[in-house]
Amino acid sequence: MAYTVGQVAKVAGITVRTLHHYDEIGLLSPTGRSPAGYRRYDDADLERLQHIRYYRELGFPLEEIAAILDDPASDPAAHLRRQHELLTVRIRRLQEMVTAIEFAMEASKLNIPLNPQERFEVFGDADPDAYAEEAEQRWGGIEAYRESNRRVARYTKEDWLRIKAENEDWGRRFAEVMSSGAPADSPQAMELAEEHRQLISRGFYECSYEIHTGLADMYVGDPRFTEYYEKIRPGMATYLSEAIHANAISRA
Amino acid sequence: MAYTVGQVAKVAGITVRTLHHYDEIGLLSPTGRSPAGYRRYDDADLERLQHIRYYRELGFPLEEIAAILDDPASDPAAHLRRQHELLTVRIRRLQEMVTAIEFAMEASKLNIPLNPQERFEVFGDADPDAYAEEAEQRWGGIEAYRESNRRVARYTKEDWLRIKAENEDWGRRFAEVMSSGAPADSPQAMELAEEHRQLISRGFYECSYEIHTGLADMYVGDPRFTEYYEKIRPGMATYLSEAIHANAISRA
DNA sequence: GCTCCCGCCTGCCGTTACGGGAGGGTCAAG
DNA sequence: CTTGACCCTCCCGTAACGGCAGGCGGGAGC
Repeated sequence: MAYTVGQVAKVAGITVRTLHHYDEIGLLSPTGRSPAGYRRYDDADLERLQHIRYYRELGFPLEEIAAILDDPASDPAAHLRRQHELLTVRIRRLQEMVTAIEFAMEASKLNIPLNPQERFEVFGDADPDAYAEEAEQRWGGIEAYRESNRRVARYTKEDWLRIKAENEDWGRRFAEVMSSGAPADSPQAMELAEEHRQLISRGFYECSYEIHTGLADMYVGDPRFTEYYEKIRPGMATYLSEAIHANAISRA
Repeated sequence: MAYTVGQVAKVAGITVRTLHHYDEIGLLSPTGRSPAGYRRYDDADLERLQHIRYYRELGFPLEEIAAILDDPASDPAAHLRRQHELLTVRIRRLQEMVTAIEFAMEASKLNIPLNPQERFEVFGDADPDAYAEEAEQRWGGIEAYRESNRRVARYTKEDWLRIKAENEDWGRRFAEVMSSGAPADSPQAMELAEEHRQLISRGFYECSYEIHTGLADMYVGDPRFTEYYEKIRPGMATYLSEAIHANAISRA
């Protein structure tokens, strides 16, 4: 039940230097020392470190973490509750950022300019003065970037042109279906709605039916997107939106 | 189409000082200057700043962001794709942390000790050497903490004892239902399963049916949780698990 | 008992990404 | 023509470690 700095560092995924630092500032001082002066951490220290790690991940400065953890009014269970709450809030926020990216991606694909608010609303609006954020450097910085690079791969100019061409080809065929007089929930329209979804999935990101219907709503809700489709063929924005919804329902 | 530092800072949710800093290190130099030397940002600068903000949120160091953005091989759309990918990875990770917290909470509630790996597996295992993380300080640090405090509220010792008492009372009544011979998918058992879920929701965190069935699986899968329920009454872990699943299905 | 090598110790200086002034010009409104 | 809000350029400070130097400790093998 007693651990050395190295063991603790390894299991907790931090460096020995960090543990030294926490000891220096009194955030986490090991319960005991060996005769030779070696730090000895016990299970209670580990539990404290666990809370420290979670609060750190949530962006709390060390000083504040010390204050929170040393507050006699809140027990370990209270910290877990709070961490749970803060994590879910944070997940919601990241999901909003994902939606914002999807929005920006659609705009970029259709050459629709964004105004400043739209570029940053996900950052600024949450709080009157929400500032920058930092994150871990190994994992978030290099590794995940490489990983992302492997999977997203490099798009050459030709790839990009090909995507645009596919998109235009799809537009022509969709316009044809409209002209044929088939309703938006006809098999032909739904088939092309599905193809639209798969074009996004192959070219950009995994586009679930939920995301897809979100885009559909955007096409009728945002005049700039509406205009893009209306230019291809009048009535297309609404028609496409209905086809996407019909397709999503039929596949569920 | 031209903006001053102050306007950019406001809309992007950062400080003027930060923009000065980005200019100093050459990460984001405004396209032009006014006769008096005032920085003038245009829409292209804003787009670059948008990417900077997302990459920062994802934890990239500024130097690396500069390298990524100045890489001629990747266009704006490529950045959006990468950001989308990285964000979803990150959300998945946070969701794993949420699950880990729920696990720790159950363990804490039932007085089950955790071993070191369980305390930190969510941190260490993702990458051979994943290190610490920082986040924004206003939003994540003080404000959100206050917010969390308002909602989660303070639990006194009495609250804590009351929760334990309610939990034990529930255990007794659940054991009675078992003794009555009613099957696990009987209305009585399901009713108490629902009550179990609501106890968690009131006492700890919003416990969805999905989370609840996750806990149910844990009760039969993890011997320590199994033992806890088996001690109340033999067969209770399995019986409870089935009741929870039955209840979740019937409410869906 | 001696030797290695690995792990631990305590300084101490370096770095990143800004925060926060000081001291001084600028610009539009009244 | 002043006044308040904004802008400029230094410049020093800070948080949370990274990383190394220089030096002990300890147990595994000879």
